[in-house]
Amino acid sequence: MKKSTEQLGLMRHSLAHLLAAAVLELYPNAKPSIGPSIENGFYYDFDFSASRSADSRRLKRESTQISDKDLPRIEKKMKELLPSWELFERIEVTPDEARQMFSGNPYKVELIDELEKNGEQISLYYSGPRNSIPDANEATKLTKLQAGFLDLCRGGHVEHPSKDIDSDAFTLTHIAGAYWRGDEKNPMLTRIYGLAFNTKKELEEHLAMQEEAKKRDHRKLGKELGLFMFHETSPGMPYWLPKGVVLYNELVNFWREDHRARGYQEIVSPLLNKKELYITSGHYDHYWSEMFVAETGDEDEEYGVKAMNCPNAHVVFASQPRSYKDLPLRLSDTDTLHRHERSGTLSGLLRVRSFRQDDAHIYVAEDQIEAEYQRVFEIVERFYSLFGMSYSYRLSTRPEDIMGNPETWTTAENTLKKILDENNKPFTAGDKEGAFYGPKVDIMMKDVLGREWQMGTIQLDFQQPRRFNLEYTDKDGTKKMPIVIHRVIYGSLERFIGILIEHYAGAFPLWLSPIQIKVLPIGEGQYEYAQHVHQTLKEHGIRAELDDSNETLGKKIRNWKLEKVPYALVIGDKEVESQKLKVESRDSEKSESLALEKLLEKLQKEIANKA
RNA sequence: GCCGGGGUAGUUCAGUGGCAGAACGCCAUCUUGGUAAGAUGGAAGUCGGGAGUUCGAUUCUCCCCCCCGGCUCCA
Repeated sequence: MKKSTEQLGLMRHSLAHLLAAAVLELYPNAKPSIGPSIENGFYYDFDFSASRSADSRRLKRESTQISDKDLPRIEKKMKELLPSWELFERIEVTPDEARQMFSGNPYKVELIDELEKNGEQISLYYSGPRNSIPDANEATKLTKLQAGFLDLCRGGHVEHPSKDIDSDAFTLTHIAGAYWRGDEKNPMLTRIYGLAFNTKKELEEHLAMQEEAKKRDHRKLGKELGLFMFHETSPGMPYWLPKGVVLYNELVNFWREDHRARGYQEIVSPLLNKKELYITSGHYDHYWSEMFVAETGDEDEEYGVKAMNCPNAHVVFASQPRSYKDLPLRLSDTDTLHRHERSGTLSGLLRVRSFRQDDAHIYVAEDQIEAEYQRVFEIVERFYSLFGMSYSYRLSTRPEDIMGNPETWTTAENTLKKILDENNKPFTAGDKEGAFYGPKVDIMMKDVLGREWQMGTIQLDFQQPRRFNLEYTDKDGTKKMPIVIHRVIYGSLERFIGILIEHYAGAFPLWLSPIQIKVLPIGEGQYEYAQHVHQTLKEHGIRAELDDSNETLGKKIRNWKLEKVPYALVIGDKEVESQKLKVESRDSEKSESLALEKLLEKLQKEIANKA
C-alpha cells in the first residue's frame, strides 16, 4: 500500500519527537524547542548550552559540544526507543500546567505563552508504551516519566510509531546552528537534521540520487571543465577562465542581440560613484553597510563601488529632456557589480560578491506598466524555454524596511498581482521579500541540491523616480513622473551560469560549448590533414581543438567525452584518402561521414538554431 | 556574521609527534594506433597562514584566512 505524502509528514514529525526523546536520554540537560517535518525528513532544534551548569569543566565540555560524530549514537538510541513507542496519545492541559511542566525550558514557555495569548488549546503528546500513558495531572508533575516521552505539540503523528515507522528508513544526516525562531538576535540552537522515508529502499534511493546530484554540482564541474575558479585573495569573486568566458560571452551576446531587436538601448556607466548618488537613490540609508567603499586622498570624498545599476540609469534618464514619445525608454546595462555579502552566505557561483546582471531599467508612463510587463514576460519565456529550464514566479511584497508610503506600495502590489492574474501566471507569495523601493515578480529556480534561488526579477518602482525628480513632457505639455521597471532576465550571469552548468551537467548545447568539436588524428600520418581540417573549422568560426597528443585513439576519445565536447572528428588513413570526415556526437552512438563543407554547414546551422 | 565540519602535489584523496604518500594529470622516452585509460622513467609539496608547547610539529594548543553544510541576510 502506498502511503500518502500526508502520512509521510506525520511519520517525519513523529521521528522528530523520537529524536528529541533520544537526545534527552543521552543529554538530559538539553532543552528541546521545536521539531517539524520537512521535505524528505525532519529536524529538531535543541539548546545544549543548558548543561553548562554542570560543575566540572570536563563535563561542561562534553555536554555542550555536539558534532556530527555524535549523530550515530543518537540515531542508535532512536532505534532502541522506537519499538517501545506503541502509540501517540494527546493530553490536553491548561497553560499553567504546561508552564509548570516546562519551567526549565524558556523556549517551550515562550510557545505556551503565545498559544495562551492566541486562545489555543494547549496539548501534549505522549509517545511510548501503551501501559504507561500518564493523565494530565501526572504529566505535569516534574518527575520523569517511567517510560515514553512527552512533548508540547499541536499534533500530527502516526498512530502506532513502532509499527508505522521502518527503523531502517530514517537516518540522521547533519547538524547545523539555527537561531531560535529564525531571529539573529535570539540564541543559536543546535539543529539536528534527519532523512526519513517509508522504506529502506526509498531512503537508499534518495541517498544515491543525492550522490548523483553532487556530480553535477557546478563547483565541481566548473573546476573539471576549466570554466572558473575562486581564490582566497578575493572571496566570493569568481575568476572566469578562458573556457568560461566563451560561455559567458555567448550568453551576453545572445542577450544583446535579442534585446536590441526589442528596442533596448545599452549604456555603460561608472563603477565608482560618490556617496551622494546613493543618498539620492535611497541606497545609502538601506544598503550602504553592504557596499564596498572606495576612499580617495580627500577624506570628504567617499565613493561607493557600484552595487546596483539603477542610480546611474536614472542619471542617464535625467540627463536630457524626455518626451512621452520616448517612452517606454529601455536602458540596459551589464556593468560589474560588487556587494559585500556576508561571508557565510557565499556559495560557488550561486551567491557571489562580484557579478554582472543582464539589467535594464524601463521608464514608462503609468498606463504602460501592464503592456511592458507582458513584453518582459515574453522575454523570460523566450530565454528560459530556450534552455529548457523550469522556473516559477514569486510575487514579493513589501519588506519591513521600505521607502515611500504604504498606499503607493499597496497600489504597486495590486498592480503586479493583477498583471500576473491576467496573464495566467501562477505565482507563489514571497511575503516581505520585495526590494525596499518596490514590490517585484521573481523568477525562481532550484539548484542540483534542491535549494531555491532567485534568478530574474521584474520590479516596479514608484519611489526612485521621485527621488531623482525624473520627468517627461506629456502630450498636453505637462511634466509627468515616469515609473521605473527594473528587470533582469538571467538574473546575475554568474548565478545563471551556475544553474546552467548543473542543468546541462556540463554538456552544453553546441552554441554555448567552449570547445565545439575536437579533431582526433589517429596517428602522425594524419597530422597534416587534421591540421588543415582544424584550421578550416576555426576560420569558419567554429571553436575547434586539435588533439595531436601522443596517445591512443581510445585515450583521445575518453578525453573528448570527459570534456563533454559535443562533436569529435576521427581522422585515420581512410578519412584522409576519402576526404570524408567521421563525425562522432557526444549525444549519440551513431557516427556519420561528411565532407568538410557539409560538416561546416551542419555545425553552423545547429549553432544558429541554438539547438 | 553565527553554529558545525574541513584545508596534505595541478586534481581527487590516504597518512604520521621523528626523511611526505597513492592514483590521475604534467614532462621525457619508447610505442604510430580505429572509438572511454599503451609502456617505462622523471619532475612536482611553505602539509592554508602565523604564534605557542616540544630535543623535534604537517600531526598537539591558540589566533587568523579560505572552503563546505545549515541559520540569518539577500537592493
